[in-house]
Amino acid sequence: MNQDSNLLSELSAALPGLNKSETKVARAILEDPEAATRSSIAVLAAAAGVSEPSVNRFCKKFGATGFPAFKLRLARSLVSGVRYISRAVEMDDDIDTYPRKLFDNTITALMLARDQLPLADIERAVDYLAQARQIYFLGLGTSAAVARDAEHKFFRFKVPVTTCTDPLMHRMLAAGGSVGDVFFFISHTGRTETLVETAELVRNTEATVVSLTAEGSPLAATSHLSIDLSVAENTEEYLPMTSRIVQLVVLDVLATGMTLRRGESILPHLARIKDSLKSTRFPSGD
Amino acid sequence: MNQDSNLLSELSAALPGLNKSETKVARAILEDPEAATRSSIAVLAAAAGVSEPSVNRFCKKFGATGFPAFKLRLARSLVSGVRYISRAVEMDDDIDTYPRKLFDNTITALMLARDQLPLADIERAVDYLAQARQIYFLGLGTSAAVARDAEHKFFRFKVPVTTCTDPLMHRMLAAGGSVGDVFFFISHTGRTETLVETAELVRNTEATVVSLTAEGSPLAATSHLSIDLSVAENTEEYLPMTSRIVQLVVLDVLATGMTLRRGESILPHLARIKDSLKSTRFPSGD
DNA sequence: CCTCACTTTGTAGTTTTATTACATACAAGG
DNA sequence: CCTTGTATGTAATAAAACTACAAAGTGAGG
Repeated sequence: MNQDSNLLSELSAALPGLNKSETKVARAILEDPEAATRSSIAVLAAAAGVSEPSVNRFCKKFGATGFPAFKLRLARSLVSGVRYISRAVEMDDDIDTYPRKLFDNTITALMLARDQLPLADIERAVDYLAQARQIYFLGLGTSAAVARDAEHKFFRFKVPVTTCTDPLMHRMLAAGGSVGDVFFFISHTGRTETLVETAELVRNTEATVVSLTAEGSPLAATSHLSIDLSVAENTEEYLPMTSRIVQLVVLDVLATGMTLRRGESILPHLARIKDSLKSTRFPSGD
Repeated sequence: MNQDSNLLSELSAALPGLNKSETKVARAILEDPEAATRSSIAVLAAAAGVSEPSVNRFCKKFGATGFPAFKLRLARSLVSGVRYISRAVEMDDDIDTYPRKLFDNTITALMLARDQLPLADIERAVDYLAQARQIYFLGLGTSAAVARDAEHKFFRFKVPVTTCTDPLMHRMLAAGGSVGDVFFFISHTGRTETLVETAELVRNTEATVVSLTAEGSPLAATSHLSIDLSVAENTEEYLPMTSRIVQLVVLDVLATGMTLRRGESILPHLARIKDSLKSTRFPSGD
């Protein structure tokens, strides 16, 4: 999609169409790209067995203004190669290792999600939420905590918000859906039977079904609008981790979209809500 | 500190300890890191309003052999595409802008937190949790959702876990604390009066108080052990966002630490819990 | 199989860029 | 007010990259 699509694969793809000295240069770079980024043009030329201008011409051929610019691109694609490798925690990891891995995996998941965010769907979801007379956030298990968090955000917009983690309550709420109600389902898999059934119940009413779930899942199919996330939860992990974080940030996005939709006028209201907590706290220095 | 950790966060972390010209250089780089990678040392020096050798010294200070090497490192840190200067959402941002800002802010907060994680305290917290006979996760407001999430993780370790969001219940639970009970408090500010009072009640018992909160807060002071986070929630934001994400990931770290402490033997148990959900779901392709 | 046109590659010189050595200015402590 | 050490800039030097040009190679037409 963008210009930093891997330079290394571009090089090896172009390899057959290159002439003698260009091939030598490409080989030298592909052999040890890491070293190439550290080398001067003279060193790389020597390693490839060609002259310096040959290396320079090579760089220009691949769209760089010169050798230094080429090295910069190379350095970038080296990182992006490692970028998507999420490293699983091993049983013998120590305290210096596993916290870092967990943070890195989460960060990577957020970057991936950010780059493939379904912006159009998000905008439509904001439309629905902004016009809602009542919002229900429904989720089970880990997603229940996400739903609870969403409730804590959206009630600030003067909209009645209900969260509920009891599947029987879900059904009763669903059955009572009417025009202006938005049922917002949260599910990583989108395959939880009771949740999908609840969504179907809602579809029999006048209410709207929006969901934050996996692409192509039964829940997505049952919804008026689905915000598709394809966060690969590392299958070796036994604890749900990254998926809910992405869900939470998407809900932040929706809440922010809602704020922007409401315009400046909502800001004093939000400020009042924030201030209302002051008296419950010990005074702080700042 | 760490060499492959984001150079940009390293720069802004070091910012307070830098002298005049170094600060100018750091600012110039942070202002537009992308441009910095394209500039020659002369251009950057001019942009920062310092001499070329000052820029060079700056680069060496941050572990590079010289300016070109520094640019290379900078380019690598930029790959993530995260604008380090966390940009607040403006009222006239459109759909192409604000979701990205929110994701970037969250990612930045996680990177910062990762680089200043109090590992020793985390390890001690794992000790406490691993030995607990009963764990209570207590939080109010946004942190209530975090507590709920923690409950969903820790019950898997065959430890009785209780979450509760009612301050009166908190007090009653606190009063009944005994040896082997761990009260885990979650609070972004660490200044919520009722929470601090509950923690004090616990301190009158034999139970242990652990908290995940702000450094130097009353709650931290009341705890046997405090995991200090200093996540600067953007003050212009009216919705709590990044702080709870960091809290959640730290809880992931604690849960993982617990898994590792328990050793291989816990894995089949975790797998069984995961499998127990299978029958509640529509079958999937994978 | 030679020659001409064209492409590829290298050499040497030029320019740009980065680094080093040194000098001056500035600040803190006596 | 001087001394000592640090911070910063100037100017010279060294390194790296680039350009122009020349030589060597390649291949098609005669």
